[in-house]
Amino acid sequence: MASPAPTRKHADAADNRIAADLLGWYDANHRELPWRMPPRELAKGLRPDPYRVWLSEIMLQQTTVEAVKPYFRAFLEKWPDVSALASAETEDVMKAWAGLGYYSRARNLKLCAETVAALPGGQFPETEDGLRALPGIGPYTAAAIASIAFMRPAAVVDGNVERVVTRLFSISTPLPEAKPEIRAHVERMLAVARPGDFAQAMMDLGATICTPRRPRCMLCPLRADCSAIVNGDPELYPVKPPKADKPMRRGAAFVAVTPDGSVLLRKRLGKGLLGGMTEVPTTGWTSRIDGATDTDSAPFPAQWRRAGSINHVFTHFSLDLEVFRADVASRTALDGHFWSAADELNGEALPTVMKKVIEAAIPGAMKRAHQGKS
DNA sequence: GAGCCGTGGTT
DNA sequence: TAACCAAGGCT
Repeated sequence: MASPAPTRKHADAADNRIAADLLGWYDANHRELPWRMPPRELAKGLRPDPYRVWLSEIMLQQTTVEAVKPYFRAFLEKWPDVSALASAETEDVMKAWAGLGYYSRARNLKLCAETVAALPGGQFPETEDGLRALPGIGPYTAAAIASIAFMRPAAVVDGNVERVVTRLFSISTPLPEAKPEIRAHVERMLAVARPGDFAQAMMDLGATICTPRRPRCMLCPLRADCSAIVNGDPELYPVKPPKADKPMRRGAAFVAVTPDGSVLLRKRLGKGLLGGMTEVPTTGWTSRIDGATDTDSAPFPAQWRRAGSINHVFTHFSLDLEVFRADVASRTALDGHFWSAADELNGEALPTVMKKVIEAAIPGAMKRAHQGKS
């Protein structure tokens, strides 16, 4: 499948003006980000490291800049290039990703690194199509890497660009139906000479000025060309269909603790929810909690005592877990499970929901483990 | 196309 | 507070 042609189409005076105004604003107001090569460095002929661009783009999928920063630094420290990441243990990658969410990204990150490292030359492909063929790289990420790392005039369309463009042109067509129209506008405005900066400028504008709510239109470099400002309320765009409400799921979690603070854990298999991550033993997450029979489904018979409850909101459901704790004498072997020492807990591939569970059963456990490591 | 897939910040 | 939503991709 060929990507849309990376050529600039039918640009008129307004398109040229928008691109120029946007780049001028970016030169003076761009954010300094750990993975970004600023315009002043690009002007000296320096070029961004494609590995860092790729790593940051994967991490930034549906994830805020502030959440990504510490993970980006940690990954770069552990695995400074694609070859190092390709050689890493998948389990170590999952541990390093723990807490960032959307864990299929971490699995695909490792797969992608292995694929790239095995290519002749061991470097990232430089075209949208070549990038798009790699695991975890879709239309947006392929365009972003092609433009930012390889100076290709690709149409980068993410949530920021959708918001900026629908406001600029008062596009009332709801998403995702409006996507082709949005892409057409971006292809016209594209600054061919500085494709990477154009893409990042659109995203910076969307993140800092053209925000989802209460946009700072008075500070916007494009306000003179913005149709939504003239026609009405920029906040009305983009138009999106209503979201389905989240159902509630319930279950029980079982935290077994030894006198020295070791905790019984197990691995989640497959590619589904939290696939490849570590968890405390739990019941299924649709089962009813039924009073005295709660602990029938515990991993082993013991004096399970209720230690509290936690709630966690996933993308498409909300979860209430009753947390039970049993204090046991020793680290008894249990098939399919393993024990993690108190000072190792924070290094495990525990998703946030499981850190909440452990914290509920052993107040301060995750914090102590963290301090013990540092 | 639509459902699945985390988490934390903002309003 | 509940809703919204962030540099999306996969099936």
